[in-house]
Amino acid sequence: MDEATARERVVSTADRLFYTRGVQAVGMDAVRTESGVSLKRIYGLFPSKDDLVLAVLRHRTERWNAGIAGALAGAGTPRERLLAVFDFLAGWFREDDFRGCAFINVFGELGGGSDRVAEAVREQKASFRRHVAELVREAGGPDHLAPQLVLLAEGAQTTAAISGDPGTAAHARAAADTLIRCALGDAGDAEGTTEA
Amino acid sequence: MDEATARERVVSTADRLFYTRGVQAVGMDAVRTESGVSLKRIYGLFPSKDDLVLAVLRHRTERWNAGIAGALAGAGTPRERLLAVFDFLAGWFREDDFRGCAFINVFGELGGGSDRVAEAVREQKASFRRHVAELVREAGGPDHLAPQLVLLAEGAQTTAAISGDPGTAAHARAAADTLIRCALGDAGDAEGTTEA
DNA sequence: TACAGTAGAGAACGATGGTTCTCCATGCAA
DNA sequence: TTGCATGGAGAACCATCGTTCTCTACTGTA
Repeated sequence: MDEATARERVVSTADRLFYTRGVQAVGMDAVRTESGVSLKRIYGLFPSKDDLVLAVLRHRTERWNAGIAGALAGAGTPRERLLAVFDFLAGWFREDDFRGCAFINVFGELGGGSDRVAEAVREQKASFRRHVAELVREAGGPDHLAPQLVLLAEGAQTTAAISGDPGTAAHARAAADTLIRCALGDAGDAEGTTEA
Repeated sequence: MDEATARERVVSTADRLFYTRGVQAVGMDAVRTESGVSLKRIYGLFPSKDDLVLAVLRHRTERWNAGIAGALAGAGTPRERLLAVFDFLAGWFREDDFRGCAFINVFGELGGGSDRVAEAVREQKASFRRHVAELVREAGGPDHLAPQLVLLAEGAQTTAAISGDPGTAAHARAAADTLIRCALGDAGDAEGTTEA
């Protein structure tokens, strides 16, 4: 088997298992069994479980970025692009295996014990904050709007995970719409969104 | 040692250790050593580690409820009482050992493996939602406002934990203020809060 | 066929976990 | 003093974990 293939199989298997059951609840043996890659090879590719966790987080970051990019691609105006973030969340929350934000979960589980993991999570969240700030600038919104929208997105992820209610995304979207309308100072023409 | 005293010592010790390092990273031996209560006695009080975790969550719920009640006690108008929730968060985020919401952390770590823990976390979050809904009703706000404010509070907790920035609470408060003013339909007289 | 090198299966190893058990000191009733 | 119940300290037990090692099968080459 190709090295790149083996790497990809291990990472995507570990991603699924870690996300579903938690990192510490999944042994390397389970990763081997489900990926079909031998322990020897896994440890050749990743020096330790911690490194595998970091690789999984990188993998998640790429999928997250691609998902967001895809959601934004269909949106026209800057304001629609901001709201598209919440539509993306809505679709994600409805997936069968949705179990909250992997970064938040991993941070809660390992953040106190592994500086590298904590740093990776921090960087992913900071990157999302920068992205939203950029979207806000494009929409002509004030600087304080971006962190507020980010809080809604983060809160929606944990609340949807714990309550199991995908409708959480709609609450977040409605709140975001209100904040955006207030910040942009107009009454909000577009696309039939009122409070829900 | 009194049974109630032993129980209290074990729970508060486990609470501190679990919160700081994560549940699975703390052995029962550490709980014994730091609480000064023997393993035999601990297992007499709590049949398993899972039961201890549940007791810790109950303990956290009581402290959370007391903290919120204390914060609300100093607030006058219903609108101030809503915003007082975010002032309470601000104080909490500034504590040295703040590491996010214990319920969210535990849910991420054990929610997939222990139904009882998942249920306890769900119940705590549902209880908070009901409380905020009650405050919104007292303020004369519409039903949809409460879940929006809850999302801000939840998002603030995870964001403050990961970023380490206590100022997160101010963003949440400002957003909440905006949502409240929009929902109540007036321009917002009170207590010098503008966007931040 | 003989050989070298690679990789997989899975045993082995040392550490640690949750839980239970043994043994001993203490205090109190008779 | 004797006997007995209580509870503490910590060893013991069994499972599991992350990691490494051994042995074997296989591949390609001369």
